[in-house]
Amino acid sequence: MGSAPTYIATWNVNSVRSRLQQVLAWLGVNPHIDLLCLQETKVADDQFPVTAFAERGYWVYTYGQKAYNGVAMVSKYPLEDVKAGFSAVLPEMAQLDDQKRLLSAKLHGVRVVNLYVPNGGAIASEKYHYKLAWLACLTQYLAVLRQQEKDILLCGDFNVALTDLDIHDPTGCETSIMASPAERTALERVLNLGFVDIFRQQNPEGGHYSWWDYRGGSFRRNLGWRIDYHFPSVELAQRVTECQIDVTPRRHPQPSDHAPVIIGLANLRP
DNA sequence: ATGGCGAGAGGATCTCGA
Repeated sequence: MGSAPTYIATWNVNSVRSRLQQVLAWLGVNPHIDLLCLQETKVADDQFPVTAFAERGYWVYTYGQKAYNGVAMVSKYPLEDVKAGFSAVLPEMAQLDDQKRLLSAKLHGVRVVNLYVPNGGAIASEKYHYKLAWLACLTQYLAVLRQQEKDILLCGDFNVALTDLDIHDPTGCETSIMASPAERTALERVLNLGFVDIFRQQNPEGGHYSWWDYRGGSFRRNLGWRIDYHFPSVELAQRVTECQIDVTPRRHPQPSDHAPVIIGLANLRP
């Protein structure tokens, strides 16, 4: 009876131009992916390789800048109600849009929020405080969206390992960037608005990661962190058919240091 | 305590990421 699930992926590609052939190849072997949310595109919008995707039938939505940051959405279908940056919802937060890290749009009735949370540098540094302020602003942003829409998918590179299970070796991680208590609390406040860590719900055991340092053979030894997530709203979580990390591209030569994460959503509006 | 690897900018060797 029901139509096929809608498949949405999130992938920090660490430069879309450097990774272009790998991203196209991955879409080629994963033709079921309806929407791919990209982070760290590292390119201004007028330099984004739109044609390469358009030639393959995808619509492309970009929100980027030169050299740093940048997010984009690559979709089989036209997206609706595209909102770029915090200021589309919170005009008073326009200063946090200097760094292009947030792009949201609707597909098949679902509001997809694609984000790239700041790295944070060192604990207590200026960048660290920027990260916490950014996450606090995200909480405000989502509180507004939550009043407007029930079916929201929050996805991207969050640069926070929610629990010790998300780190290959959590020893001393409370003083480490991406795992400090303040970062975890800031992300928990987001989830407490009514979002679900669906991958962890389906995989209560550790050992599953989405990022591995380029250095020291981390991937070969599976010394990773899980920092890339799909967080469906509690209402949408009922319709999740699967959530998987695809480590295949991380094995390729010159890979991104992140792996894509895929979610399936059943019974969406066509 | 530090660097380790990789990308971008710019044209040698920085900054940044996580």
